[in-house]
Amino acid sequence: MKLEEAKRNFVEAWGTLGTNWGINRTMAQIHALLMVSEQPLSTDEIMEILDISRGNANMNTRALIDWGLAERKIKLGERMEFFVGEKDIWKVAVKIIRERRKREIDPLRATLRDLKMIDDKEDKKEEYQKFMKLLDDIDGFADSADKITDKMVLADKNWFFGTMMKLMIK
Amino acid sequence: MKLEEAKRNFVEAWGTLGTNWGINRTMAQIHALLMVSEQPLSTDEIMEILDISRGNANMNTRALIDWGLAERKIKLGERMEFFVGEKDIWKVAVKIIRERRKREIDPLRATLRDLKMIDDKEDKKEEYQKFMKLLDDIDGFADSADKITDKMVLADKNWFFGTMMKLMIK
DNA sequence: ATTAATTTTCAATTTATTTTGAAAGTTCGA
DNA sequence: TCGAACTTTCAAAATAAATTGAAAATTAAT
Repeated sequence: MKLEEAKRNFVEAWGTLGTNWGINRTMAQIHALLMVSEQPLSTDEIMEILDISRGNANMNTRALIDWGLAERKIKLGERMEFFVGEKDIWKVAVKIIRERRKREIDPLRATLRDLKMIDDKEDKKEEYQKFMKLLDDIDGFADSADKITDKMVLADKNWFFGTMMKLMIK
Repeated sequence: MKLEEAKRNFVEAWGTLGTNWGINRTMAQIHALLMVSEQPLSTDEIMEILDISRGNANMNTRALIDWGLAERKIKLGERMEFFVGEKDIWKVAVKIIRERRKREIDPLRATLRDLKMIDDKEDKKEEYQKFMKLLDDIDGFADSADKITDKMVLADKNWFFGTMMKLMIK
């Protein structure tokens, strides 16, 4: 396999993975493309390489910027914008975790809190308590997950996968 | 809010969360419904409560069974099948992790391994090395994630969120 | 063996998501 | 200030995913 071919396959594979993680295929592919590019790429280059429309390219580069997975790079003397991808896979993971938490876990926990406002405690005592326990368990689990990911978001990669992993895995 | 209302809201919220995690809405809703049910439920009851078709109910109860998130329960003297949901949120998390790993992470890692079979090492030496490093980084990250989730899959809930969390969070 | 009860399948439909592309908007140099 | 270069928007079209429902298959009682 040649390098260029391998890169193409990588872009495809990353796109497929993205789909499974709530990131649309194009967004993941652009990100992969930016990860394997030596140079910043323009919208036109992205359109050309991935064979997608301008609208699509524009929407998804902006989504990547929102997520912190890419940034704009202005080249002196060039009018056009160029894009650079975050290449540190640790940072990529941290940004995805942060974004998903904001969009999914936080709202879930808010919902759980609302659900605890049940006012027929006296009726169906046992059933009520079981449901309450389920809500508490879920919230407790989410809380632990939050704490782990907090650590990850704040920690340095080497600390996390060095020191901490040793504690865990040993 | 009344208990029944809270349960309905919970089923909805769980359904929404599911969508974000690659589990379709109905599957997540059935699972939520089984979690909050005191009794095993029949396909007809699930259809009735969630207002879905028989085909849909059947497909998704079976999917839940495949994932290990529900099981069939035969009632003596009853012809119909009933379903019981896994209610231990720790076990639920472990089963989802295991299933997603099987379907997504394992294939990705296999792809990464294939991509390493590049035969133009000599050309474009530096570019080749950078790409190789990216693949290694991703694989290393996936490996660490695997190890953490292995621990989770094997560990006891209390150990994991007791002992281990203390080590991590402190 | 018959048939009534129940489960499974799957083509057709519905719903949700993504993509296109052209028009509108913006920016900047001359 | 004009206009070319470039970016953004968004309604319509295309694609993908979930759902229906009725027919086929299976199961179990008589």
